[in-house]
Amino acid sequence: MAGIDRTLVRSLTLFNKTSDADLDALLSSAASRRVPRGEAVFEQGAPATHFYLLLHGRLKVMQVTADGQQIIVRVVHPGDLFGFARALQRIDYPGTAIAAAESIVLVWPTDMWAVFLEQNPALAIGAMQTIGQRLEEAHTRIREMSTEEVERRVAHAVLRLIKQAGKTEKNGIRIDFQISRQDIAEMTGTTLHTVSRILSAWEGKGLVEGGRQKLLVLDPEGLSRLAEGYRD
Amino acid sequence: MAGIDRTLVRSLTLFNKTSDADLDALLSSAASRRVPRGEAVFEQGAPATHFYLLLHGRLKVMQVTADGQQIIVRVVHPGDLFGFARALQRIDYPGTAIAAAESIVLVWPTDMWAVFLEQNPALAIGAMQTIGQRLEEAHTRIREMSTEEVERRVAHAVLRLIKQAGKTEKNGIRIDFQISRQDIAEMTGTTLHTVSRILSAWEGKGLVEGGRQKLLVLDPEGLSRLAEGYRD
DNA sequence: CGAATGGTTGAGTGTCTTCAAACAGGGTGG
DNA sequence: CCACCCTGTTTGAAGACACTCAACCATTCG
Repeated sequence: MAGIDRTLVRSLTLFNKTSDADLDALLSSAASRRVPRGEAVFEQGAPATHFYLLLHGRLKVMQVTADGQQIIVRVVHPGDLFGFARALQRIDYPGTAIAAAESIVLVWPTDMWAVFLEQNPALAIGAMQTIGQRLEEAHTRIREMSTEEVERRVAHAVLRLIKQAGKTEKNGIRIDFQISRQDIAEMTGTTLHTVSRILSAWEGKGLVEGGRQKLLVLDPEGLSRLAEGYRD
Repeated sequence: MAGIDRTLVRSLTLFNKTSDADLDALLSSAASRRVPRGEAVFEQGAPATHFYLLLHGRLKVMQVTADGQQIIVRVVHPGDLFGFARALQRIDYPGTAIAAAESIVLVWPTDMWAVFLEQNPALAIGAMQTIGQRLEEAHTRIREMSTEEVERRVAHAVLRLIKQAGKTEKNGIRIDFQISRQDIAEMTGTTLHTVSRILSAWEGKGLVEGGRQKLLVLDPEGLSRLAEGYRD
């Protein structure tokens, strides 16, 4: 499909070993799609017909349990591959990907996955590193949920967010997409009430500045100390 | 290295698309190593010089947090790849792999990883599926830790164990390696005390039969119901 | 301007952890 | 072969952390 910005894609670490020719081949079979805020790219349980690359914006991947509880499995940042369910012999998507901000994604049919990897071993290694990192993030999260109490988990989650989606402002670092207390709760395995209380307390200490679906971190250092378990 | 059982390796799903010639090449650069119960294959933080395949036995991969708390990241079963830290540009092992039973592992130098994948795209896809499955398991565990209370998490963990390491006996299904309450606690993010109480209660209901580092599941059905959240 | 969504805060409660003590079994050395 | 020790397990009691329930407030959007 025409009109895809090659220089933007070129700059992604995933493709830093891919030749220009190979990259053109990849892009030629991709489509790009604009996703408005709040809309789903794909839904949990739907057949995995495509896989995706986020070019611009921000997505939340959510899962709903049998009894209706929601959790956020991960946040997708620009440059991330996502929705590659078929890469592991799944026929459906294990979660729902929702745009937390207006987003642009590249789309390929799932059949292309195996083709690309076989034709392009460097990409296979890159993709594997990507998945491997994701695995390690998941283990980190498991460790945190096993050993840390809620306040530290929330601190870690917020630190991760400003690292991956932080925009420096005059007073501190802003999370550059709309995120609710409910979202943070679903990322840390707690309730929005507890998150609200924690953020209020932090605001009182001058660590952060809240707002409706907004969060500005004033003192990342202090938050780090909290995350590492220093009592007060 | 001579003396590695090719038919055993051949039967692993990981290699079901690998040609005999390629498989021989792989095995020719591997060494096999016997690991007695309680001994570590590699230690957390040590340079990732090798990657491994478990042929026989059972391993626990553990992580220790900064403040000394332990968790079990996963259990390694025969046929599983493990310790492939370098596959994701890590230079050290993120955890410690300890033999929960006398084990036999195949060992390769990490340099071989990239070589194998580039020479053998089918293997790359197989390896990626392996890692992908692991990622999904991790997400499942995160979901359970976020939304389920301890008893259900323990039930899920035990069900997973009998599925992956269950040996049918006359009265039920036995977990076929030594596992302590502490281990189960570290797999589910709770304390050995709570696990002990839960297992005692289950024993009272005739669901399981305990013992020192032993566990026999008498009623998998009943356990499943518990895991799915049916109150009593 | 009103409805809807998101956020705050209080009170009460329950699950699980922590602290503590005692017990069981398996292996080892005398 | 038995006593002892070490490790793993059981169980009780107290307390804390975070959840649930509930009510109210604030902000945004149609």
